[in-house]
Amino acid sequence: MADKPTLDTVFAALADPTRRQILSMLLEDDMAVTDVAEPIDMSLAAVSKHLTILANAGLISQEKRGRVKWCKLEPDALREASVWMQGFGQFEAINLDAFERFLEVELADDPVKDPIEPEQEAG
Amino acid sequence: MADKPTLDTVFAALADPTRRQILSMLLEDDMAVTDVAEPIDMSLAAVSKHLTILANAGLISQEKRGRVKWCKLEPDALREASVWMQGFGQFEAINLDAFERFLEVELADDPVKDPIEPEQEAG
DNA sequence: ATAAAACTCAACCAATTCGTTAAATAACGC
DNA sequence: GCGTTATTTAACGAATTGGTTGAGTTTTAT
Repeated sequence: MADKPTLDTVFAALADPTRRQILSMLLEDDMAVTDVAEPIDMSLAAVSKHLTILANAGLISQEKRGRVKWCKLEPDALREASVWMQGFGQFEAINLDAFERFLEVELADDPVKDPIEPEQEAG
Repeated sequence: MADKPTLDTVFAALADPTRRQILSMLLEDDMAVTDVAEPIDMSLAAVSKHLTILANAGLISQEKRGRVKWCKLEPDALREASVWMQGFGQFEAINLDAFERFLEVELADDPVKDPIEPEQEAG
């Protein structure tokens, strides 16, 4: 667990086609690393690295049972990024100033957090 | 125009905080390159490169009038990537929920920071 | 105990990214 | 034309990325 998920790491993770392919595969079911790697024309080590990147971005979780590491899609990180993006797509029609304030609040400290959760700032 | 917008280029463009900052700035209004660069602690050349990357991703357009190049937000590319993300499903409802709550708070007549109830078990 | 399976780690390489500064280009304004 | 403003291009460097192979480690099977 190197870094905690940020918009940086989430979008960077999504920028690679192999990693998006992996996410699509995991949409169907949880998979072992080896099974993820099987249809990908790349060394197992490379796929393992991609999975680590996806995990650091919070887009998947990995649970080791026995010698098998199971990979599971975690849509929460995607949701955060989606909120950010849909704002740009839809807000022009509504209120740009409001959306800017929204962004300031959401992105004030980069780590991905629940976008709904109110800031708990007892001052 | 180097390459045409792809999911690769869009997500890669979004992965940089400076570029997201630029997009936020362009929400307010179209801007000249120099004006985009002004609040960014970085050389003009670097900002110019960021704008090129955003343009190649289709996230902004640039129109040169005289010696000034105007930068304009293009939400369509974002929408396309957003559609891809929605393919991952479940988060969409929650996303819209977050959006709704945001609208309630931000666009209320009196934008008081109401403590939002600690919800949300999507079940 | 030994071998195989399921990974990860380390070392390496090529290509790309993100920034710099300095020079080049293009359009004003006089 | 000459200097200034607006912006890109070129050359460079440090850091990161995305892949490789080969050697671990841990768990399972015989």
